[in-house]
Amino acid sequence: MTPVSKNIPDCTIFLLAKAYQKAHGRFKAMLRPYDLTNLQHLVLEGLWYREGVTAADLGKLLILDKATLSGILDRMIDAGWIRKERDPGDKRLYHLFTTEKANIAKQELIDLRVKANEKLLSRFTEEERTIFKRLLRELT
Amino acid sequence: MTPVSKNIPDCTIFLLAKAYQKAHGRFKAMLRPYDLTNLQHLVLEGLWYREGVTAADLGKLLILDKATLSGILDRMIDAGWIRKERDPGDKRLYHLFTTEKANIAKQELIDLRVKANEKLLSRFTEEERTIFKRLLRELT
DNA sequence: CCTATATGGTTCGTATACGAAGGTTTTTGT
DNA sequence: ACAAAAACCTTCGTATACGAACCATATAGG
Repeated sequence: MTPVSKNIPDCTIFLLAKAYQKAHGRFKAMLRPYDLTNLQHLVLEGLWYREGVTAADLGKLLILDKATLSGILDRMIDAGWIRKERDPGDKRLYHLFTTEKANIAKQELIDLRVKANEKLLSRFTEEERTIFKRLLRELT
Repeated sequence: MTPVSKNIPDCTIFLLAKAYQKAHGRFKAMLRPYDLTNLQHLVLEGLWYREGVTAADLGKLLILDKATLSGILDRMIDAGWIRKERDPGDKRLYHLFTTEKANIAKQELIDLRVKANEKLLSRFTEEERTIFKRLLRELT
């Protein structure tokens, strides 16, 4: 990948965008064999962490716009990764669950994410990793 | 904005995505009065830095897919921010230039980017800023 | 010269993003 | 109890992203 030019004015937003772009692209390539997009993978991890969560709560957990999430969930239902269940008490909301198809691939998909993170940080020292993650957290 | 949950597995890719999402969203809001998107602003800065660059070279400079850039340039031409000129020698390529409309707002738009960066890093110490930018550069 | 290949750019298809508007259902304030 | 407000979700419109296919033009190798 083209390195960020040193001639470009010192713009952290740009660096952040490009670092994200690269990390995203790499993980995307790793996910291709599974027919999952990055966001779809994230949704699965969210559901494994909180099975039965509502769409609104999942959006809060993953910091995703509800409009964005709506389309992602539709495609994941079509592809057989997840299913929706209407709440018996409050008819406004849906609960989300992973399917058997997703659960079979669970450990593999989690390992893949771990591996992608390791590769991303592979050139950092242990101390740099800690600092980097702390600073990223402070930005959110 | 919702803070990144501490309960989510330690995923740097996710943190990076959310930090980017937040920085992007904030700058987007700052640009709204100018009817410019983040990418359109970036293209203007690229052209001020390299007036007359070709679309392909601009894509390399800004690390943007040519397919993505194509649509952005079209919309910017329609909005009167930039113009295209066919290369007299090589008829495959176009050279890009900013318009008077863009140049009038130039200093204001650059200041806006500087301000957005300052705000983004406002909670970091000088040392943290340096480290953060260095680490981001190493990822690209 | 002339064809195989490479390069520049557009178009298409699919998937984010997200503001805004709309429909349904629930909660709130009086 | 009831109108107003809030919460949940979908839909729409616009703007990225980017792989892939495509067209036009250039360049290279024989």
